[in-house]
Amino acid sequence: MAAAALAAIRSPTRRLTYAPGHGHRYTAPAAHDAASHPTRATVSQTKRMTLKTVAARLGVSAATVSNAFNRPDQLSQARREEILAAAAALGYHGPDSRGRMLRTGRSGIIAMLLAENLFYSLSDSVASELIAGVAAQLDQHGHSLMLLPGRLEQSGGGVDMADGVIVYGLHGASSRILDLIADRPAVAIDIDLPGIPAVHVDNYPASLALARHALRHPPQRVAIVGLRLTQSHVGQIGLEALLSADLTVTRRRLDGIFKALTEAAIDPDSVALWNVDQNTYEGCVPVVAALLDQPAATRPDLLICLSDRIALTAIDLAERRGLRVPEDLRITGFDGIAEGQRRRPRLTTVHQDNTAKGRLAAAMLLDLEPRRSRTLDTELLIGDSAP
Amino acid sequence: MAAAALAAIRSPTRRLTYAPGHGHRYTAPAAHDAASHPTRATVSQTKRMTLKTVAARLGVSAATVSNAFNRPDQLSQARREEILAAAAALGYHGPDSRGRMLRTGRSGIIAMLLAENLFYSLSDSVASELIAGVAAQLDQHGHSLMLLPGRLEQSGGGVDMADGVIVYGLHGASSRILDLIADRPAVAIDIDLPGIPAVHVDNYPASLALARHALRHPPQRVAIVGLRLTQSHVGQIGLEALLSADLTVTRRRLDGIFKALTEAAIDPDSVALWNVDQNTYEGCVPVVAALLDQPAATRPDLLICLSDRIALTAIDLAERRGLRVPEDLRITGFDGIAEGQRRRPRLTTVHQDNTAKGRLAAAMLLDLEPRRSRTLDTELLIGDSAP
DNA sequence: CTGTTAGCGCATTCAA
DNA sequence: TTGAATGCGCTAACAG
Repeated sequence: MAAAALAAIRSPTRRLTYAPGHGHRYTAPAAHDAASHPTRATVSQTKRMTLKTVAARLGVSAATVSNAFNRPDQLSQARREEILAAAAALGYHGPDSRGRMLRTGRSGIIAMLLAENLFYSLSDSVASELIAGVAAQLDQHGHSLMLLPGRLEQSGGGVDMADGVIVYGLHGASSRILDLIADRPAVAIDIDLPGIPAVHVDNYPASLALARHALRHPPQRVAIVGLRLTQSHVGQIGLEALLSADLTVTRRRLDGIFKALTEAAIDPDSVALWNVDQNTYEGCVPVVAALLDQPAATRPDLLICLSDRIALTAIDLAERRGLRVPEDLRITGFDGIAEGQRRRPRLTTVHQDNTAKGRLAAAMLLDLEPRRSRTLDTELLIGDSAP
Repeated sequence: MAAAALAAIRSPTRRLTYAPGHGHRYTAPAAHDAASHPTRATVSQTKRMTLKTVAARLGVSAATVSNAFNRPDQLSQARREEILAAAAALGYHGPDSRGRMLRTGRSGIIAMLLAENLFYSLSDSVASELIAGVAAQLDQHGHSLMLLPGRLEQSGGGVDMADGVIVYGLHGASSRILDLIADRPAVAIDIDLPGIPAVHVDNYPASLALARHALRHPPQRVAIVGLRLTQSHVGQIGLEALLSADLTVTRRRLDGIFKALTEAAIDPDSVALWNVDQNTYEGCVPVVAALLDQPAATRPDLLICLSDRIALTAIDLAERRGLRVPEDLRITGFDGIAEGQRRRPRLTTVHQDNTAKGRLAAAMLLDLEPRRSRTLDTELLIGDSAP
């Protein structure tokens, strides 16, 4: 098995492009061209249908049509059905959200203000699970979800349409954030904002427990790979470069690990500290590769990664190099993302229930939970990567 | 290595909950309680700040304030700065989107109408990559993304606020969808809607090429695991249960496989056909487990999965059972999701660039691309799971 | 360069 | 039970 596996591991992926090599291919325009289809409305729509035009056509007042849609009790059953039927026939499908929103002040939208741009946030497993958690709660209550990137331009991107805002993670200009969400219900996740209730996880004790477990099997050489422990430098770093603990969650994880190291009589100064600035496979590869490509004499035999993505990248690259996990290299992660638990070797990590975090934050905004700060529990998952 | 690996594989995950066992823990309310903080506005906000109130306070007209924010050229530089400064001091942070939207008719929002509920869509790798692709395009153009679940209630969830709509995948009530997106730019993905341009992938030739590759190494017994090939039945199914090809994309993939089987002189009737109804790890486990737990004499040695998620689940469960991939069991997927290419054994699959699909659809709505139907290329990825 | 006017589409008074 | 009037916050057209 070992030989075959190694051979397979080393073979590069062959890529065979199917079909036309010349970029994207157009289908015959006629097949799907919008212009080639007749209008779908029953009546030809010369003018945009509105509550008022419908009312005019029916010879009733706008208020009555509005009531037909929103307040059945203000109207005779017969009249209501008559109006609804006529409206449908005219191609009017209900009051426009824009006008309704301006009038009522509510939109049914919950906005999520993400730390990064949307693409990164949706690609990152942790942020993604968090968003899914928020979505799960909104699903149940008929609310819509608006996603906003951290760097929003002057206009604010429409935060002010939202009935409530969830702020996730570290933001550059937090005073600007505060302005945007002023006088609007808000809940923060993984970040403290003055006057805003927050959903947190206790990173310090969780990583302390994890590191204690990892160190029960005494390592020869320890290396730590952190995420955004320092400003913009990628690769090996020194202790002096660390950002302060209130700026990044992984910094608090690091403190727990240092504590465990000290307990185990290992000088934190002696462990190699590496930094990654993007929690993506592509972002982790160069750092992890540099780390693993050291001569065996200096290469670590315990790799403490401050996120699961880093740890999973490490497992992949280690396997590619014929290093056995955990025999040659023990690896731990942090986050407990699903991907790490669905593959062999299963990741040893701390699970923080991101879906629950998102769900709770959304529940607070929907007034299903008291709007108070909370700290959720974590769970130590002992997998195969560091048994 | 083999023995140790197997031992590790079979050991269940141990779970140690860190800290308080009794559910969620509250932090001291004082620390984050909104009420305990003073208002942030410089001036006490008795009334909600609006363009008009700002104008009144400054003794200018509302239009001038509006121009200060939106049309710098309509105003002296000095006046503009004076107004902007005063507005900021008053705690007014720019025109409200709701009023602006009603007035201008544009919102800067692109809505994505998803086939499933939001939680499922965000958890599914394929949908997730698609959403990320849309987001990537919107990121670059300062638009916001609104996510809407397939089953939206009467109100429409706010589609009518969007400047454009992307419809993804099969929807239950497509006539309702058409009503919702009437007289509003729309692009469909993986589905044909009358009068709406669509972004597609050619599933048939792609799966044909994939199956041809898989069959070059003659199998003893083939099994196919499909996704939603039939209505609501999970497990082994017969050919007669198949839905028609225009209802589900995996059905077209199946046709390509049947073609390849026929070419290889294998009777499609003789291959076992299994069905999964949720493209999630949890959804795939029972079906794949049942399939793998057959006696060795009937267990397949080639497993053609109609999605990567199914294939990845199969790899995981096979490894847990000590089956070697690809020696004992060759496995192919479909989709080419990132997770399948970042682990050993790398998945043999067809890559469809979901991010590009999403990006293209969004580009069409933003008028960066002609709004015409297109079919994107696919790429055969030959990994280690079926070399 | 600045102010005035007039709605955008709707829901909510209040009167009939 | 229905209708007329009002304004939510804003911007485009025009007048000054």
